[in-house]
Amino acid sequence: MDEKYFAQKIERKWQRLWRERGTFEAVPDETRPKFYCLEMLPYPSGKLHMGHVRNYSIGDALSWYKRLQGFNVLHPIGWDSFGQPAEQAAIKQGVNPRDWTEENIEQMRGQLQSLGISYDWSREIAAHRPDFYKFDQWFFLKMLEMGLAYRKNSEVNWCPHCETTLSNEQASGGICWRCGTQVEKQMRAQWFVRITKYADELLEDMEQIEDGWPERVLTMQRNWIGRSKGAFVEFKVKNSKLGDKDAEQRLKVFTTRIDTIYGVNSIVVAAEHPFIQENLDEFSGEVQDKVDEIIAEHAKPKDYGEEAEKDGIDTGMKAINPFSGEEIPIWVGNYVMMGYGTGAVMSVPAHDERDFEFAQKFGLPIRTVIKPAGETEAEEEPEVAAAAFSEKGILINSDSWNGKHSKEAIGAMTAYAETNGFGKGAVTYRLRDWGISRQRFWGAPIPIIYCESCGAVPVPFDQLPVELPESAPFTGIGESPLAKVDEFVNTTCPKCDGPGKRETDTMDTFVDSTWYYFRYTDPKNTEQPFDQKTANYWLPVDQYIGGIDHAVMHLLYTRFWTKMMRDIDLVEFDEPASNLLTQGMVVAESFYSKEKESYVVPDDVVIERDETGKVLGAKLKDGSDVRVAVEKMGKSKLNGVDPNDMISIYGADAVRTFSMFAAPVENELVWQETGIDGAVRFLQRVWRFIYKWKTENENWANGDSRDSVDLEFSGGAKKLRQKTHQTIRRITDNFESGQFNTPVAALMELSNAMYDLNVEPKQANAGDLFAVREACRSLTLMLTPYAPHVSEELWEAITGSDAGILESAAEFPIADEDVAKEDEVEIAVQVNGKLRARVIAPADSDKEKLQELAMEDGKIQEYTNGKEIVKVIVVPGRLVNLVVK
RNA sequence: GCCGGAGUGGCGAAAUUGGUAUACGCACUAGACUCAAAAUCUAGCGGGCUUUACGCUCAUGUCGGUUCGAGUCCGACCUCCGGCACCA
Repeated sequence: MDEKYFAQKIERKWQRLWRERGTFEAVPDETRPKFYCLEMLPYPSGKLHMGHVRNYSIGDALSWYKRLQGFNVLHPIGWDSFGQPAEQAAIKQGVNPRDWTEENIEQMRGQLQSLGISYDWSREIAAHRPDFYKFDQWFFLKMLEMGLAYRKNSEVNWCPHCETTLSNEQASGGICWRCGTQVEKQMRAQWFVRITKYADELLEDMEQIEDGWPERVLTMQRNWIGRSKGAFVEFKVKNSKLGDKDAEQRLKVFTTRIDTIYGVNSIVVAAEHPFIQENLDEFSGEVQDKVDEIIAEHAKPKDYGEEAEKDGIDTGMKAINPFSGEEIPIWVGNYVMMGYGTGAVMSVPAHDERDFEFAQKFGLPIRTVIKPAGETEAEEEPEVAAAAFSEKGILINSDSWNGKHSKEAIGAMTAYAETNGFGKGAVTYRLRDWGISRQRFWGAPIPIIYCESCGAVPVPFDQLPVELPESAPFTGIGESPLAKVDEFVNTTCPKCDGPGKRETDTMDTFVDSTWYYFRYTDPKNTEQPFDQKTANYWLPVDQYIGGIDHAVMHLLYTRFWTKMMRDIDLVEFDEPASNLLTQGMVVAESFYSKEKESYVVPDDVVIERDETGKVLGAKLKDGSDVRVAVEKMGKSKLNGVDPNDMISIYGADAVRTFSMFAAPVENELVWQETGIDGAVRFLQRVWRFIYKWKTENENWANGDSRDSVDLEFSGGAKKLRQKTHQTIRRITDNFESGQFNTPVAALMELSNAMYDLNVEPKQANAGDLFAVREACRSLTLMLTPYAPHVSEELWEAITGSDAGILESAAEFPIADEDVAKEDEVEIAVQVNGKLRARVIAPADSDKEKLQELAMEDGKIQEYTNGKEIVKVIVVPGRLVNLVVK
């Protein structure tokens, strides 16, 4: 141990020792409990950003904590290395996507290693390597066998100028990002995966994980799946023009509120609905024009929140309400989507907001058929309702159903409709099947061969992987680069040996991320995605950590994939991760100067804010305007501070400690460098303290040989021991509940308490030395999850050996409650809920004693004098509240 | 627009889950040490008021409610953030 803490030196030393010793390599071991700690794998953009640092620091802290508690920890890492940026780099810079990706991985691996994250690097995987994506293809073929993969037509964004498909991001604002041309939608045959088959199970199995997953994530997933129970109801179509065909035509709607059917004023149908298309000739020219207009409107890509005003037109046709026999108009409406339900809705303006808006705009009748359950006598009903009442309630204006509650009526009316053959109870979902086809090069090729005579033929398992060609023409124009590589496209049909063409679409990168962490358990397997036995040892994941932005899609896809793998007997469980920690985004306040055409550093910017702190504008110190934005790190080219610089200035330990101390992990964190000095100072304070005792106290080396039982402790030493054990208790609680910021504060308090002892090492008696060594040992071990390099070095100073913390079987300290116990506590005394005094009481005082002490207090007597004490509330250990009149 | 979340000092935040609001740290101020600076150490640090006190009072986005007691629970609103199926 040197006198001065020099981060870079000890970080290099311990990173080397860990590597040489294989400290973090995981081996299955049935004698110890296992712990699989997983962080979402990064896209290899080439540069780590603070969001990564935060994510991996959290996972590393937990891994260390669990190791110190004796768990057999698996902590792996890999690369989500397929995706658009590599292909864009190929288009823009002419590089090979593979080389570009490998270089980026090289760099980021170096950065993660310089952070000292305790990964088992022997298990590293990368999605773009054939040994991995072979099994993406393997899974696709399995799902084809299971009937879970299928092909259907679906829309893509299409740029007519570039003649290429665009992702939503590339088509944002409805214009092509390259050429600015208006983007269109185009139909295309694409491969889908039947996630909807698991919709119910995905909902039901939330029970298994509700203790370990954040409620908000489960809620979002529940809403995303959007299971709704309701009924299909058929309305007969009556149309004078169609004459005899009247009786034949029926329009099917889906409703969750069949109880409101007496309030239906019209049927509103999507413009794309077959009913409209088949009857188009029967409608007036005006209706035909409106239908075309709505279809054209729907074909334009829209940004979120860009809601079209309600529009529609009366087709002139009529439908019959099967309950009331009432004749109602059939409308075409732009707010009815063909893709959800049946593409037709029964419009009940009194009880649905969208219908209400529609009816108001076109002056359609609004009839109330549900009244709030609480209301006794219907008061004077307003002529025109001001808003839709969409709650459940009591039926009115509904013939024989009047007086029933919605809940009861829904069942009864559905049964009635079923009996009479015009309806059926049903469940629908918002969830749609997952389209996995992408018209891109840099992804796993979909293993299908198209043959003139045999159709779409799966590539036989023994011919996997279908490898990507070395290169392809990357122009950004026209069809996917892969489709332009003749050697790839042209092949023979596995069935008939005739000429065949390969599928040139590749898979969505979400496919890789559904199962990558299963692969970590057995990353070198060439025959199967992974060995079942090994996977069943390590999995499910004990703690999954990643951004809240993945709350729905990735986490829902991977839950689905797990169930699919269970169904082919690859794994024995239903849910992939028992605990989930969603970390908040790390964002950077960014400042863009138009004049300089570049981002500028915050130090040069003067921000004007109003009295609420809202940013009004910002100027550079020279007076020129700058644009201020808070940007999600990693999303734009702007990644704020570079972790590399931070590590070389402050050291990995300080960067990691501060990134966790700065905010609770689920909070969004606006990254600011100010404050990191505090973390450095803290580490230095601990360092100096231990160095001083180690070098100045002659008994330091054999301080552990004494037992505390026969030692005399001074008041100060006793206090320090108390603080040490209180800190252990507090930090253990925090870690167990997933709090990573407060333990740092607790460690700082403990180090402050160590200095408060204020005993010179040379003058220390045996009790002082014991208390100090106990504090140092505990602090060092509890600091390891945050600052492992410093901790290893301090541990060496304490034990006199560089064997390493884990190698010397050190364990996370356990609090001794007797030592931690306080003798006296401060009790707040309130009068009528207002704090009026504080009294010191023995820690074990009972309620009577506390009340007595409170009433004895002079100030309290002042406040209660001459008043009647109505009630006394005593919370032992906390407060006494006297209610007086 | 729909779904989900957040809002506490100048700043990041804490609050034993309904019980002493502002722990810990940053920034700042003053002092010690120093020729000086840095580093380090000591003290102060939400607003207002006055009789400067172990004083009063206001304060956890805004307004209202429940309670002996609300940052925490309930209702409404405002602002910001995440996701919305081809960004990963």
